Amino acid sequence: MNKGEETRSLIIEKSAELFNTLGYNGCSLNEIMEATQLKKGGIYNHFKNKDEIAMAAFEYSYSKVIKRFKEHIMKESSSYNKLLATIEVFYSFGANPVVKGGCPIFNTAVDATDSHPILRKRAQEAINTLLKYVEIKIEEGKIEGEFKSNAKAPETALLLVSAMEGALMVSRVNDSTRTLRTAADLMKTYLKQNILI
Amino acid sequence: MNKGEETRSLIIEKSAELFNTLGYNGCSLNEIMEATQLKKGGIYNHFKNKDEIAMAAFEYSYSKVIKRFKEHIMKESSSYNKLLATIEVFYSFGANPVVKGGCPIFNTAVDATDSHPILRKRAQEAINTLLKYVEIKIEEGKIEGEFKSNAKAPETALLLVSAMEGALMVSRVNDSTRTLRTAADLMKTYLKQNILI
DNA sequence: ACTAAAAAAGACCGAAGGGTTTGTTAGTTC
DNA sequence: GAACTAACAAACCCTTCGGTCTTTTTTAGT
Repeated sequence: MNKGEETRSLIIEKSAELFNTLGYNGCSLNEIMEATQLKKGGIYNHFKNKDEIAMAAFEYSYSKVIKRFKEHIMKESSSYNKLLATIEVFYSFGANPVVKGGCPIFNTAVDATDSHPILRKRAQEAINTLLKYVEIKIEEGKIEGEFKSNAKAPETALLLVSAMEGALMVSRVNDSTRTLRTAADLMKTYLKQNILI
Repeated sequence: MNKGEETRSLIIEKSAELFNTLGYNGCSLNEIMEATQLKKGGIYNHFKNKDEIAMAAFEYSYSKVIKRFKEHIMKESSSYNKLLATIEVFYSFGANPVVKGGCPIFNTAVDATDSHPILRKRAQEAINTLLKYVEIKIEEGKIEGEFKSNAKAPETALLLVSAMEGALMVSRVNDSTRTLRTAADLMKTYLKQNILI
């Protein structure tokens, strides 16, 4: 990795955190300059405008989120344990964030939905991919005979993701992982009682 | 209500919607000017700065949210039906928003948590009040003998609010109330199976 | 070590940001 | 309806915004 690529990465990493905490409009170029210790020329040598930085930052955050899910799910062999691991990954977004500021996917969705069409579209795709990802894990469990055959995969995936993301926001605003822990445990019980055979 | 109070209300109503859709930083004074058809002087005659507008707008949105909950819950006599009504109120935030842009409480929480301490504090209080409100409804049901005596009120309230708020965001980014409807129905089933006697 | 190319700095720009001040108009009160 | 006051418009202020351009410094290949 040469100097240019290194600097580009630095800009993306630093700005990903800023965008995730402050939002698109709340994060100015001056803040990115401050965080990267670069001047405007140094930054704009790698990106043609702020939008491009924001998009690259989102892709970076998104890939880290997906990576964490995959890593933790991979470790488990049963579908049930994979789902429990999924819940714990959501919990980890509060206790040990991928990028400071909670879940970048939902944050971007809230931030961009009514103000930034292209970013919104990416956040939308990301959320639906995440939902589909969990859904497939449930379907796999049904095929394996681990989960009830009448378990509703899309609905359960939606509940799991919604509840954990909602709880993550409650946790974040209260600056405590307590509620997030509670939600995680409740969802685990839910899965045990409702979809596990 | 004299002219001044009327204009003040107009500014609050219009800016409440702008803040809820665009966020604090995304909503500029120019946009408030445009929406109210007033010039800067006309606006700053009623508020000393943008922060004061944002705070007033939040109080306005918050009171409308609480009002809707109270109205719908009041109509029901049993605790169970009150909880079902609560879920439907969350659903209505997507289908027929109190203020355009989803739930102003959670939106403000996400928007302000890492960037606007005073607004964040109000959003925090609002979320916890909402949680407590639902929690009390569950406690009341236990006292009435309608709900299981071992039902966990704070935990259930958290799950209900988190799931519905999370689903509301999924719905909003997908511009469809479908997922919100699904979450509402799932939560109803959950309550029926887990806390209703 | 030399050089061409890449990277970064730094000065600069117009527009838009929030906020202030000063006139002028419209409402309210008696 | 006169007098007073509240409400609003308009012009203006400084700062910050995102973005451009030119110059200098680093880096990498030979």
